[in-house]
Amino acid sequence: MNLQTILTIKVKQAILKQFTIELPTVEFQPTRKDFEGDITVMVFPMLRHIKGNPVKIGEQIGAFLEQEVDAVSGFNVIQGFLNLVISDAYYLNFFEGIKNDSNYGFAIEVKKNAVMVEYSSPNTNKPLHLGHIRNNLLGYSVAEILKASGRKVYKTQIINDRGIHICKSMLAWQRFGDGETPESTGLKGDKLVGNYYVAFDKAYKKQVAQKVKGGIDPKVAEKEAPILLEAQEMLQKWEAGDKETVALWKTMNGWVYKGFEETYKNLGVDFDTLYYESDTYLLGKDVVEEGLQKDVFYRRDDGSVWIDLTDDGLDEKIILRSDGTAVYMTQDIGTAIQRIKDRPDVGGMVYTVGNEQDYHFKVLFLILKKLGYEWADSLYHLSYGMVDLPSGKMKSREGTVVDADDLMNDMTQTAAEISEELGKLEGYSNTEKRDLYKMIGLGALKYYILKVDPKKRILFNPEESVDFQGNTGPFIQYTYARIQSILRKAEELDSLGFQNLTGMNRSLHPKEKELIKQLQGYPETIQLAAENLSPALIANYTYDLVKEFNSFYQQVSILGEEDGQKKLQRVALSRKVGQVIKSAFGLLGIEVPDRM
RNA sequence: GGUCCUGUGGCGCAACUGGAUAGCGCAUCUGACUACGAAUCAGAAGGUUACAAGUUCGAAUCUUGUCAGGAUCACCA
Repeated sequence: MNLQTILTIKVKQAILKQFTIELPTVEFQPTRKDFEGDITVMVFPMLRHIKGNPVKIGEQIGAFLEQEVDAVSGFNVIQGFLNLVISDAYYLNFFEGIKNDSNYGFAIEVKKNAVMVEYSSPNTNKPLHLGHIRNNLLGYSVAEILKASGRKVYKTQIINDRGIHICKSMLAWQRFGDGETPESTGLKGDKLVGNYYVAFDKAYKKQVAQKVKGGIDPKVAEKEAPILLEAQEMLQKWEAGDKETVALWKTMNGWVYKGFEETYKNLGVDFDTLYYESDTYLLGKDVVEEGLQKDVFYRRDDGSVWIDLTDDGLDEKIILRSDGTAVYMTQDIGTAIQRIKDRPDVGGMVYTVGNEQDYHFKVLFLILKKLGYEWADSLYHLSYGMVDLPSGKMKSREGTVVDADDLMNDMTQTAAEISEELGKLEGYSNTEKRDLYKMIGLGALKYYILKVDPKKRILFNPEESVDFQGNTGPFIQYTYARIQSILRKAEELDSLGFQNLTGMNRSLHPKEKELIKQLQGYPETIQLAAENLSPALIANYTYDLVKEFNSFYQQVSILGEEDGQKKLQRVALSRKVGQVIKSAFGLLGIEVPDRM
């Protein structure tokens, strides 16, 4: 039983005994640094149930706790705050308990329902960019956090491999490609295909401009540009299964997949199951019938099918076009149901999709609920803000994007420059160095993105490189490396036999106590991060821990400590902090180095 | 126009979900490498939490209104 649970029981007892009143809840918070104590009991909320002076009540509770709970070694009351001093022995004992727990912080019990986390889900007509990076990092991290919190997780993505967008690239390649392949050009497949997407847009704009010049209304011109009509024709041919079209489609998608694979590998993300839109785009049509029967949907005179959500504060939404073809919503309904069929243990889903689709998901979830699927209550839209550039939105067609591969390379390059300058890597081979630079560069990038609340939009300025100092990934990696350095030295000492010391009846340095308190918060931070689908909470926690450790490191001698017992415990504490850093960063998808 | 999200020192972010004197990093200024790694640490300066009312013992957090930025409201995806 953890301390807070014990204290809750005891506080309730105290109140029951002294006021014969049953308190429903007791609120705690860590004692602020400016006051003496470790844990604070909030007295104010109790005043709703007990009449009296908060200071007096606090003192009565405090006295009772000091008497009854071993861990409480003192208290003071300031206004409505009862600050409890917790004994060093308690913290030492707590630390002994977690010291050798290599899985510390992770939930032991696995919860019943698995959860499917969808992220990435790119279109296959262009390379991944910074926006996808945010999506990927968030999705991957949330999946890892959910696992740590005790959920079974399936990572998935739906690859948008069909549609007008890929046809545009295909057409442009046919037209201007001259038989180019990734092999012949040395270009990454996704880049090559992306170039033709841009080429299409250029040709298209030219045609539109010409038409407008010839006196045609711009809106009409946009719809009637020959090249666009051809692309639409191509899409129809694809849907009809035209051999040649499908073959080209397969080839070009194949190039893209190979390119994506490389990017994902570099980024360090992975998936358990893949869905392809070309397999799922027809799903959901049969559900329309079901919805009509249940009177959730209705049919209009022209044959189109709708749902009326005005009673829920939304509007009317189309489910099926009058020509009987599906819209995006139809697919999403069908795909969601399909996923549950494929994985019956799944009880919920997380969709990592930008906030521009907030409304779409609101509607989707509501529809599934109205259709009567009980898992509809466990669907979450992990909505995140756009990554914008100082110049505005990123647009692939206009080439104003920060390319994912380029960015990762730049980050690695910057890390290399800084490392070379500091020159601490004697004895490292070139490959070791390269791996390390990548680890640090990506650490900086990932932390930079993940430490921000997902909801907020990010303004990314490529001119100002991501920091490597202060509240950054490399700062935390550095601390980890430093700890490893201590441990290497401690090992040498181990051989002298000092590890046989035992006993823990000693006082803690205030910095040690703070560190243990910080460590204590890891499991609940994981749970909180899982509930809120927020890697930012893990990032912030890790930063606080590391800051605390660096302060400890500065003020307290570890290997220089003469008392063998203390030295041993400080080494153990450092090791534990290192483990938690590694574990927490693992949840963010960031690696940590032994040296840097 | 309707709906949703965001607004915290110059800049970038926190604040344990309603608690104490709003924390941290960059940038600026001051100190600390013959100390376990200075990608570090210690300190200074910098705030009417966009604005205004309200709710209560207590508001950055909840309510309402205003302002600013963003998103969204297609038989597009």
